[in-house]
Amino acid sequence: MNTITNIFREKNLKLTPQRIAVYKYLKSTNEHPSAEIIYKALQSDYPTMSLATVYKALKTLVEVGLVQEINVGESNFRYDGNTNPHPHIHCISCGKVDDIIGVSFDDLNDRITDHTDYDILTNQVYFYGVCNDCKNL
Amino acid sequence: MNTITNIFREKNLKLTPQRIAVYKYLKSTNEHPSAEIIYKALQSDYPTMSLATVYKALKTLVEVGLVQEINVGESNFRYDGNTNPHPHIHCISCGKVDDIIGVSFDDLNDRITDHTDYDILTNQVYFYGVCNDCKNL
DNA sequence: CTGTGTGCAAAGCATTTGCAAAATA
DNA sequence: TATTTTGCAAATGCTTTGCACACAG
Repeated sequence: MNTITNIFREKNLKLTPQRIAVYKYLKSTNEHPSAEIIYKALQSDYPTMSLATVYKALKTLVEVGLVQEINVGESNFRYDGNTNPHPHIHCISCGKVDDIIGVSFDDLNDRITDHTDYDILTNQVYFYGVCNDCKNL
Repeated sequence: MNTITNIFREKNLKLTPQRIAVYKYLKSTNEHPSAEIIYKALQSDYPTMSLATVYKALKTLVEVGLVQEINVGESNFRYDGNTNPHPHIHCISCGKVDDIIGVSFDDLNDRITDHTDYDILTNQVYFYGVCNDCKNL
């Protein structure tokens, strides 16, 4: 049942503690961390793991479709363990990124088919605003 | 009537040939160029302008709201002389970025207000697919 | 004339790469 | 045991910065 085990076996990729740790960490949080943040978060449990390994693990996880790369317009990428297409919202004050749940934007692709000659595969929707914590400062 | 003249005067910014060139170039194209591309495109007309100056001009233009910074998930930013909110589509085969015109996504912000406690200001919608040229290869 | 902007080279980050040693299958 | 992956350090690519000179207002 453990998806990562099956997918890695299927693709002949090795299931290393580092890759598992990165994946589990992303599954456990909804904070859309950067590679650097993941690296620091795992440092106490995996003190010998290097930042380069985090980057390599993330690349592999994205390639096999277990993790999603997002970019809200910062200088770095963030990662999301939820690969279901869903919108994100970025607080322009504190910088955090939250998921928007309960709204589906599946209809967007249909709405533009008549306005483009591309074959559309996916979309990314980002909202920008001020979060509740920052409003009350 | 030249917006850049009025806005720059208003903000006490200097209207230099370099800033004007960058702005005019962005207004003249719909190709969403990177800083590097803009730099190269202007090199014949402004052979002494440096890449750093292009970056500084872009930063200023974004700050005063004459230009929009976009990021479709590449390692660099792209710039758009059209500051009206509008969706973009990125060809995953050749890498080009096109505007989607004739569709408004103003309703998106309303659709999520009940699903977030953020005060929403704007959104960015990116589509991903294969462009007409790449389909026919 | 005064302060802001330019151009250059160097610095700064995020990310990638090459390679020997280690670990998975 | 045969690859693949790790960890390190160096390299790369995009963007920013510091500073002297030039230029717009």
